[in-house]
Amino acid sequence: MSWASVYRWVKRIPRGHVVTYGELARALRLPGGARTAGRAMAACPKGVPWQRVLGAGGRILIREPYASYQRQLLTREGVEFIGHRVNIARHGWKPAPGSKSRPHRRV
DNA sequence: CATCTGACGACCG
DNA sequence: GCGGTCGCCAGAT
Repeated sequence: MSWASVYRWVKRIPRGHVVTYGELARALRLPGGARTAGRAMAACPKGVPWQRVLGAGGRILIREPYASYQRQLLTREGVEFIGHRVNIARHGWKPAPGSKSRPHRRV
């Protein structure tokens, strides 16, 4: 599995918006689901807005001290935190229709 | 080659 | 809200 497509996808996330590992995995149909997305992000190269990828429910999953850093980055981008979570309803991003992600065939 | 270990998430008590 | 289980898969030891 090449993570290149994952990073390209993450790069499309606009400033001030976020997505979850689960959504990322579903959007790209990653085998293994969200965990695979997590592994991809763990090897995230520079230039990828990794901070915009959060755990389900808008939770930050990585540990301190990175968690604080991620939160700071997001806050500076204008992402609103409510307690330890991001308001997904408000900042959640859905990939623009008509982009690279090919719709899989009907059932 | 056998095991352990995660930047996961849904579910349950 | 918190902690445990399970499915899942690639790397590291």
